[in-house]
Amino acid sequence: MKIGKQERQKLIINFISESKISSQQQLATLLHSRGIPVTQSTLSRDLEEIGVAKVRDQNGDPIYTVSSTVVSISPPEEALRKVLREWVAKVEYAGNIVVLHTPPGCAHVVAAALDRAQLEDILGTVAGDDTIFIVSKNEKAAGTVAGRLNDASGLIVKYKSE
Amino acid sequence: MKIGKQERQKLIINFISESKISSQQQLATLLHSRGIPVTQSTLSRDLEEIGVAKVRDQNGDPIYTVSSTVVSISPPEEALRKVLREWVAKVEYAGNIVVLHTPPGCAHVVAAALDRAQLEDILGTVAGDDTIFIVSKNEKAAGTVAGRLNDASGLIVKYKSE
DNA sequence: TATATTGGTGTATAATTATGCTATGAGAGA
DNA sequence: TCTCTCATAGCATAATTATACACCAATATA
Repeated sequence: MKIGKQERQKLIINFISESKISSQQQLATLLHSRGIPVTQSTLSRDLEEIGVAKVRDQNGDPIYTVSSTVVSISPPEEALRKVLREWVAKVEYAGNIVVLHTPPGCAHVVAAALDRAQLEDILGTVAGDDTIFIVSKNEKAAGTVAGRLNDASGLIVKYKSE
Repeated sequence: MKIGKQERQKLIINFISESKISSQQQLATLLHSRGIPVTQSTLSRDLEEIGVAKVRDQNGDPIYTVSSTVVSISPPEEALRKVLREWVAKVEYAGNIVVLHTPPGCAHVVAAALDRAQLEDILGTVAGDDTIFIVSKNEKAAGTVAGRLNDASGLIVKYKSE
């Protein structure tokens, strides 16, 4: 049976959503077994056109998935990460207060991003010129927040105030 | 500055979520420019450990994304696709009724999956032994439903009753 | 101390995926 | 019919990613 590009791509989508496909070669074999001869080159192009992505399962092994099943993280959180990465120079905390240091004049930008992200454990923020106070409900929560912000900012230095 | 694996992977996550990284080589260059020498081999291992996936943007170009930002399609829809792919032999429609043909005794399984998926344009289903009637509100809707089911079933034959 | 053991990494290379080029076949128009 | 154009896909190969192996440093063990 001779089939066209459309039909082949439909079948590819079905195979990918049904079973764990982890390489184009594997997909080619599968299609061959259904009487549809196709080369890896063509599959590479098909997968690009369909928008297939290669993600990883729990074991870290790669499997294909159709891109319509992939969604992105919420914009505010992503924006926050970006801002933190760019502007945060230091993270410390003492008691229930986390203190962020930024370049001069940047504090309000960071604080605005923090407010928009509405992170739990953050009761509120106050921004100066190059410093932000983040109020948490207790020391434990402050530690959690500080840790998360430190991670997100990509800082390597320790954040605990000794 | 000497940094460990943990710190490096944190930076990798930040770079990936910040900018459009499309190859390990590109990532390696980026890290080098920050004074962190690392080979492509190590990055390959890091990306697996972090669970990074390679998805595609609107243009079909590949970009890395952290797996925590990837979620799967809803189970019922996926299950329906699976069932349709496996059991549906033919899709036709006439008037506002779509008729599915399945192997003997399989109709109820397919009908149940259809009901669970709660597709719009489907008012209800009736399953016999190897036949299912799907009632839509009019012929146009029936055509839409038939087309969608045909696609999902992976059938190559045309579904329109001439 | 001497000897394993383990985690992390680089090197070289295998495996996988993408692509430049070419060929073929289906329509369009002369 | 002849030629042109366009879409599709194969082949060969480039580009990218994964991995077998070996080495080193740190830690444990006798």
